[in-house]
Order: sequence, then C-alpha cells, then structure tokens
Amino acid sequence: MPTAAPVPRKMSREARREQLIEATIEVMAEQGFARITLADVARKAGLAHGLVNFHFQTKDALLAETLSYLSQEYRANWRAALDQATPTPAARLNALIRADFVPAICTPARRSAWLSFWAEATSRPLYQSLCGGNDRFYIQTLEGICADLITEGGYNGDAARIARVLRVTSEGVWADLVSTQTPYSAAEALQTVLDAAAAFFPRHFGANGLLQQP
Amino acid sequence: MPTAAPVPRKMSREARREQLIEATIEVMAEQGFARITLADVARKAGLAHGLVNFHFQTKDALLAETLSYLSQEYRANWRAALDQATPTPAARLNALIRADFVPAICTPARRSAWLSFWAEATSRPLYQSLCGGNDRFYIQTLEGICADLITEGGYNGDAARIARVLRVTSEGVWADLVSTQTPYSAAEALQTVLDAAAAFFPRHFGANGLLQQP
Amino acid sequence: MPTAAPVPRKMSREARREQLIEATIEVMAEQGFARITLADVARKAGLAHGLVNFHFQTKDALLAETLSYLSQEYRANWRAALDQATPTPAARLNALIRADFVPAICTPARRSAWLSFWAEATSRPLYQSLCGGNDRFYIQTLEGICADLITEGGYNGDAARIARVLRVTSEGVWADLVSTQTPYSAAEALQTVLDAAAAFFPRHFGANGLLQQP
Amino acid sequence: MPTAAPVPRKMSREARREQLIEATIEVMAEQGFARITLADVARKAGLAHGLVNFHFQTKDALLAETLSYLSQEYRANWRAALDQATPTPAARLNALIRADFVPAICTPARRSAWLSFWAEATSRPLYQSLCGGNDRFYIQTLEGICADLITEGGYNGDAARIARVLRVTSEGVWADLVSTQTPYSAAEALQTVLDAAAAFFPRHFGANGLLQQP
DNA sequence: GATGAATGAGCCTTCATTCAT
DNA sequence: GATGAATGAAGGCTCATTCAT
Repeated sequence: MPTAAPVPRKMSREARREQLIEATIEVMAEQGFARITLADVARKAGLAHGLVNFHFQTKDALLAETLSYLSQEYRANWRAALDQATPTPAARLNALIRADFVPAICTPARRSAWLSFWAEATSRPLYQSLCGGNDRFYIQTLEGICADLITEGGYNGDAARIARVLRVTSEGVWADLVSTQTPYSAAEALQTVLDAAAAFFPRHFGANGLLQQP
Repeated sequence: MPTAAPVPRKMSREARREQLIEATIEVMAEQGFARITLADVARKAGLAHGLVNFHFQTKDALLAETLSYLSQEYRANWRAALDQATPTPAARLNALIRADFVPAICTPARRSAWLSFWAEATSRPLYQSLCGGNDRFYIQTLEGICADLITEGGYNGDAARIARVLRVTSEGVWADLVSTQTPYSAAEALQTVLDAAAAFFPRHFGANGLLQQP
Repeated sequence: MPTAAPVPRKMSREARREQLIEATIEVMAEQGFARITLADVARKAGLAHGLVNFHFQTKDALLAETLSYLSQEYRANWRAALDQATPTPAARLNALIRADFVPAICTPARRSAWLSFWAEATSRPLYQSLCGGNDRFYIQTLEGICADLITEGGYNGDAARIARVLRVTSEGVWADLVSTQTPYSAAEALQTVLDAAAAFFPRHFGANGLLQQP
Repeated sequence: MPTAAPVPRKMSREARREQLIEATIEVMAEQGFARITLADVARKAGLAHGLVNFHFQTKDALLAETLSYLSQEYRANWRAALDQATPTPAARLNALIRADFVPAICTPARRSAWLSFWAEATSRPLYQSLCGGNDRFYIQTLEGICADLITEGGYNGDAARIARVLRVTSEGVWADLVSTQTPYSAAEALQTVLDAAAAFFPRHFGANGLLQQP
C-alpha cells in the first residue's frame, strides 16, 4: 500500500542541503527574515524539522550557508555572463548589467532574500563579507570596465562613482521589484539601469541599450 | 535626598514615546531587526521593562510606530528642503538630493533602521506603504521635477526612469554607508548622486553639483 | 472570588531562589540527576517554568547553585556543631560525627541529592570543588582532631587515614540510607560511625558513643 | 584492496555487546551519567550509530546491561579471591578487601561508572538490586567473616556494623579516587581499609596488613 | 549484520505580555 | 505612572529510535 511520496532515504548530502537552502529562501521571502522558523523551513521542504539541525547544526549556520549559497550563485552568474560576452568594454558592461536580470537569479524569492540579508548584514559582520556590496572583485571588475569605457569614449567622469551608480541602481530596482506595490516589471527595471548607462556613456548605450559600434 | 538623575515620573506621554522610539532605532541598528527585544529597548532607554507595553501595547505596534516616525521625519525633511529652495527645477532637485544627507537624517542608526524596514516590508504590507520607495508623493514630486528639467533643458529621456535612478542611487549609497566595510564617506555618497544628476542633466549639474544658471 | 493560592508577586529574590532550589533537591531525589527537568522543578515549586530561567538563567546554573547551597548548608552545620561542643578533642569529634545526622541535614532528599552530585562531580570540575570530599577545611579539621586524640590517648595510627575512614564511613552509611532497600535506620547509621570511632579511640569512645572523661 | 582496520562484519554477538558496554563505561566516566548519548557510545566503540539499538534495543537496556556486567564482574572477582585465599577468617577478610583494588577492577573509568550507578540507583529500583551495597550475598559473606573473627579473636563488637564500616570504607576511598583533586593513590586507599580492619581486629591485622598467625 | 539519514517527542530557553505592588 | 517578577506560548536544539539501503 503505497503512502504519499515517502521521503527518499539517503539522498545525497549535498542535494538535501540544497533542498533545505531553497526552502529557506522561500520562507524568508514569505515571512521575512525575522519570522523564519525551522519548522516552516522543514515544512516547506516536506521534511522533518530535526533534519535541519542534522544537516546544518544551528539555525544561524543554515542562514549563513543560505547567504553563502546565494552569493556563490550570484558570482557564478555574472562571471559566466562576462566570459560569454564580446570582449569590448561596452559589451562587457552590457553583459554585467543584464546578468542581474536573468530569470534564474532574479526571482521574487531571491530578490527578497537578498534584501533581507543586506539589511541584516548591518549588525552581522559575517554577512557583510558575503553581501554583494562588499564583493570586492565585482566592484573592481565593474570599475575597470567603466574606466575602459571612459578612455575609449573620451568621457569625463569618475569611474568609481559611475560604477557605484550603476551597481546601486541595479540593486535598487531589484529591491523595488520586491514590493508587491511596485508598478513596474523586471524588463522596465533592466531598462532603467540601461538608461543610467546611456546617461554616462552616450556613445556606447542608447535608448535601446547597447549600441552597435561602427 | 536627591539621587542621580531619577527618571521623571511624569514625562509627557509624547516625550516618553519618542524616547522609546529612539531607543528602538538604536537597538535595531545594533542588533538587527530580527534580534530586537523589548528588554533591550527598555534598557537602552533607561526605563523599566514593562513600560514599553504600557505605551505601545504590543511590540508590533512599537515597530510600526517607529517606522511611521521615521517616515514622517523623512517626509518633513525633504518638504522643508523643497520649501526653502529657489523655485527652479534644478535648485529643487538639488535640494531634494541634498536633503537625504543632512546630519539629522543621515545617521548610522537611522540608515540601518531604514534598511531593516525596507527588507522587512517585503513580507509586511503595512510596512510597504510607509517605506520611502512607496511614498507616492515623493516619487511624483521627483518625477515632476525631472520632467520640468527635461523640458527646460531640452534633454532626451524618460522622467520616470531618471527619477527612479536618482531615488535608488540615493537609497543605495545610503545602504552602502551602513556597512562597516564601506570605504567612503557621506560626502562622497552625496557626490555620487550629484554625478548621476549631472549625467542626466549636464546643462544643470556639473562636477561640483548645481551649476549657476546664466 | 479568591482562587487557589495565587503565587504572591514580588516575593524577595532570595526567597524565590531558595524555593526553587528546594524543589530542585526534591526532584533530583525523586527522578535522579539525569532525569531532572525544569518543568518538574517548576511544578514542584508551584510556579511557572519560565521563572526558573528568570532566576537562574540556565539549568546548569540552577544545578550548580543547588550544590553550592547544599555545600554552604553542610559547612554551616558542622561548624555550628563544633562551636557549641566542649573544646576537648573527643567532644569535638563526637560533635562532628553527630552533625552529619541531624534531621535538618540528613533528610532522604538531601542524601539523595548529595549522592547525585558526588557522582556527577566525576566529570565536572566545577562540582568537585564544591563536594564534601573536597572540602579541604573539613578534612583538615577532622585530621587535626584525630591527631589531637592520638596524642592525648597515646594511640598508634595515622591521623589522616583515621580521619579518612571516619569521613567515608559517614558518607557511606549516608549513601546506604538513600536506598529504599536499606534495612537500617539513621540511628543505626550514626552508631556505626561511632563504633568506628571507638575502634580507633577506645579510651574516648565506647559502645554507647562518647565516654565521659575521668 | 584492504582498507585500514575494517570493522569485522560478523564479530560474535557477545563480543559486540561487550565492546559497546566497555565504550559505555568509558563515556559514562568522561561525560557523567546524565550526558551519555548513544552517539558518543558508538563513536567511542568505533561503530555506527544504529548498532547500539540493534544490539540493545533501547538506551535504558544498554545501561542496565552495563551495570549488570559490572556487577557480575565485581562478584566474580571477589569470589575468585575468596576461593584462592587460605581458609582462615583473617586471610579471607584480607582477600576480600584486597579484591576491591586489583587493577582489572579498580580502573578510573570503572570507579566512576560505579559511582554514577550508585547515585542513579536512588531513583531506580532496578539499579538498586544490582549495586554493591545491596549485594546480599556479599554482605552476608563479609558479616560471616567478621563474626568468625570476633569469635576467633575474642573481640567485642557488632559483626554487622564492623562489616558495614569495612564495606563503606572501601566504597568511600574508591569514590575518593574518582575525583581528580584527590591527593592519594590506590595503594594508600587500600592501606586505609586495612587500617580500619586493624582497628577492629588488632590481633589479626597490623600496620602492614594481615599479620602472620602464630 | 552494518550503516547513517530521517523522524519526532521532549526539553531548554527566550521573550512578549500581564499585573500586583 | 512606574516597576519588575511572573506567566506561558513559541521555537531552537538534542537525541533515542527507526528503517531503507
């Protein structure tokens, strides 16, 4: 007599952990960081709540590993996008901006979880080092691209500040999208960032994004 | 026999509430939203444990009123700045941008508290309506100014998107400043937003901010 | 409409703590050290279980303070007995031995609790320093009395070993009394220790205990 | 491809059980009765978690069997010592006393485990019947020997009380040895018991133990 | 037989809330 | 109004036990 979908024993350690982390992201989006409970995470994953401690020891560890997971995912995403881009500064910037809005990364749950971690990082040094704004390599890469564009296009402007505007604009529209009251789409959000790029680099970006170079 | 700074028995109702709200903001910045306890708030305020419930009934009410307090403070601040500005679009935009960085508003504790509320708003509709990104009047005002500038300066561009970039840039550098790892100052943060304004409105804003109009 | 014995608010801190410690001793005797729960302690004391943590922070702290309480009580008891004894070595030894069997100290619950702490001390250095066998002052006092008796009575024998036999005999019969299967009384237990004293110091102790000195 | 010391798949049932019991004794000594976990027992034995329940069904059964094992070991030890002794009362008492201090029995882990069981027996009738103080046959044997010595040596004294002093002294110095703070050796502990025997039976025991009978 | 992931009851702990003083 | 002890619901954590592999 088969019962309703018994939990498979001996799922690989990594797969179980990932399953629990995905459940954590969803619960965080639904309840907010402050109201996550391990019982909810386990319920969302369809597992017994003891399993969370079995795999992560403590709630704090689960949360830290969730952030770490998101962080690695984010980094892998933009690096892959850069690798596949035409190796011109403008194409690279275009790839970097668009990478933030690919469907795998830019889901409502992930946006919400990221925002929670950003906020909580304020009081947790451990989180700060994992959050995007503190990803040194990302910032350096973006600043390098901006510097190249300035040189190439003969623009005025401070590469660090331009990079900062582009980064926080992307973060900001992402945060806007979290709100249920926001009246604009992910596509509009992306276009907003591209408009900012066009403002700084009008010879490389136009109203429709990256311009084909002559 | 006077003792050292006794708690005044009958401080005005409003003053007590404000005292507790300020303590809440500080505790939120220190511990993070998820770890606020009423005991900590009371301790920070130098008051007895039970007083918080006496004045606010519930913890949720205290938090909601804290956000409301911040929201009103924020709104009053930018409205006052607008009222005192020269009534040209560029001067008004300049005033609006600078308002976010006046010392009374842009304290570390307030920045941190705001970020916490933004994040928590994801799962609490009550908070969403009070958060800056959803302040319809603020957005309408900013968009209006941008539209005026576009008209006046003969710029291309979408007023709503430009307004959005300027708003989230201001929010974003504010969030950056919360991190203990951020290597730049509030002055640099302000300059970053002004650079963004200059990118969109180069005939009104330059490297040193608002240009004197001919 | 009076309800059944409401818990008086604002009982003095010390009184509440003592009440909880006494409940702990009783529960330990009934359930054994390994099966104490704070819920049982609170129930025994007739209080809400949250109060235990309020007054003692952790279960470990409650147990440590319980041992400390017993230890101080035990020490105060034998010191008082010594102070009131005729200042001859034999009378002092007699007082010391009998002190272990006064009703206030030698209750079934206390005997049982002591035994539990002795056993648990094996793996907890904190407990060791509080347990009787490690009460340096007690041992020194007892050895001093034995040495005085040896001198006075012209006995052969090692004061440290004799003191040790008397001490562990007292502890041992105490432990015997804990067992529900033990077929002898506290009076018989006391007489057993006195017989041991008589074996070592036959000119001072006889079949009926302390001999009147000529 | 041989790996390092693989666990033999089919170790005999008895050998596995004994291996787990020995691990239990060690863990009990290290952690204390209250903090034994089956996971620690399995780890100490180098076996898988689930094996403990496989062999003993429940934790309580494991503990009861451990005590039973110690009890049988103890009994076999003193009976063997008695069997090998010269059949005089003094030699038999000497053998009985010394049996408690042979290295196979008097290990730190065993002393500690015994003490834990004594304490826990307070609240567990099952344990009481297995603990030394309630070993009727042991007590009867010891009392019989003491009675024989009294008759043989023309001593005054109550055989039951003398037997009790000797028994609890042996137990007591054993308990002393458990403490890491105890400043005396097993040899000194044994000598202490022999001194007690000499106090009661001075014509059979002297400062160096059993006297050679004329 | 052996393994170790999975389960869930039980317990410690925290903390919002109440309320006698 | 103010205080802080008392309450009890809620949740994190441990761990004995089960069982698919």
